[in-house]
Amino acid sequence: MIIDQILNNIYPLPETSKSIIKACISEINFPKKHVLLRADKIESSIYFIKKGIVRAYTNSTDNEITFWFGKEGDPVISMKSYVTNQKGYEDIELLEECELYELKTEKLQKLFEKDIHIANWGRRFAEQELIKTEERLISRQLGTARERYIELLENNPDLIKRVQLGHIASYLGITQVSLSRIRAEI
Amino acid sequence: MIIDQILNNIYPLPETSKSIIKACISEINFPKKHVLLRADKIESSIYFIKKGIVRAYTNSTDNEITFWFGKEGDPVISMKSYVTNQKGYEDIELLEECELYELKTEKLQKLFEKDIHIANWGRRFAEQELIKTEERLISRQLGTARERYIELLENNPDLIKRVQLGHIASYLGITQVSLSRIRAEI
DNA sequence: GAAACTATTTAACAAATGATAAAAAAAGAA
DNA sequence: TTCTTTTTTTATCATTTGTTAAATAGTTTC
Repeated sequence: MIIDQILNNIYPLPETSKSIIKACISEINFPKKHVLLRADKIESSIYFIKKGIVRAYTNSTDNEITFWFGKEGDPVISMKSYVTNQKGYEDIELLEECELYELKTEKLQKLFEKDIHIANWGRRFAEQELIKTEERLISRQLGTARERYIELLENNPDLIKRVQLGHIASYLGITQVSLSRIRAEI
Repeated sequence: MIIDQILNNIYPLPETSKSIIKACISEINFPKKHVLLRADKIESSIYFIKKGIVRAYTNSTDNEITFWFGKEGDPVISMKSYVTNQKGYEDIELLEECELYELKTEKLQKLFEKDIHIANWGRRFAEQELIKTEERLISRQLGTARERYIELLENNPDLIKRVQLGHIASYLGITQVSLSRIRAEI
């Protein structure tokens, strides 16, 4: 997905403001298995996915747990790091070779103070991520792993094709063995 | 918690901008058990809790599930409704007699377009709620119900004193019987 | 304070999920 | 291709959690 569309989907900006943001963005590619963000680092960039798929996971406990997938059009960002300037929770690993747009957060923060349209773009960006996070939380709190898997099959069939099932099981909050059982029953 | 402190904790505003927001805020009280927000309604107000405690729950399935508690200083808001202007997920019920600050979202939306400080206040508001929601999601994805209960005991002991255990169990994602078992073991 | 109601704990059994191991299938490398 | 490695499925058993029901503790109301 190209950057104009990604920016516009968040909040339509006047041309001048859009040019200002775009001037801060550069393209960068990484191979499969590259670790883009690390939990022990305060991040200085946010990324948007032009092409590819990634996962966020934590290995704070003995076995790592995947808690987010990103694909074309999605932002790759440690929200904790972006918002609070502290270390985040997650490592983010590329599951395919990826084409990314990179934006330095420091530059963006300065634009927020100067340009009301960009400030409102930043507001909408946070609001939309908030809604997505809330949806994930509620789906997790209300439904069973089986229901969430079926939901995923319906809304994100390509995710299941592109990502190995161990990561999906972890994301759903069950073991891979349990996921296999569910798949056998459906 | 008084409104000046609530507004300031989100993002310190210049006096003029703060006066503009405060002019849109009024105080309102409701008794225990009052249902402040309804899932089937598009909300026109957001609230901040001056005094009291509330819970958000859904009864989409047969048995209702509590997925959020709010107390002094917290915003009471259907984020889905606030951000997308669609129906939200939750009913929100007062668990104690509450003193609230009310702010009409329509007025706030207009201020976002006019005042860059208020736009950035709105950005910080969404960002902070995002971090809180993300924390809840991650705690739910990584830890067991027992761990989350202990976490709650440590970080929010008064919540457990002020809220009946059935709601807490539901919030933790277990049955009340299971929570009783955990409490007996600790 | 007694009666009525609500909330919490305890017990017994059933159902679901996890752990471990092994087999089968799929993907990568030589 | 063929061999090796990784991923996925299947099977068995142990553990955890849910369900139901009853007992206890705590609140509210008259």
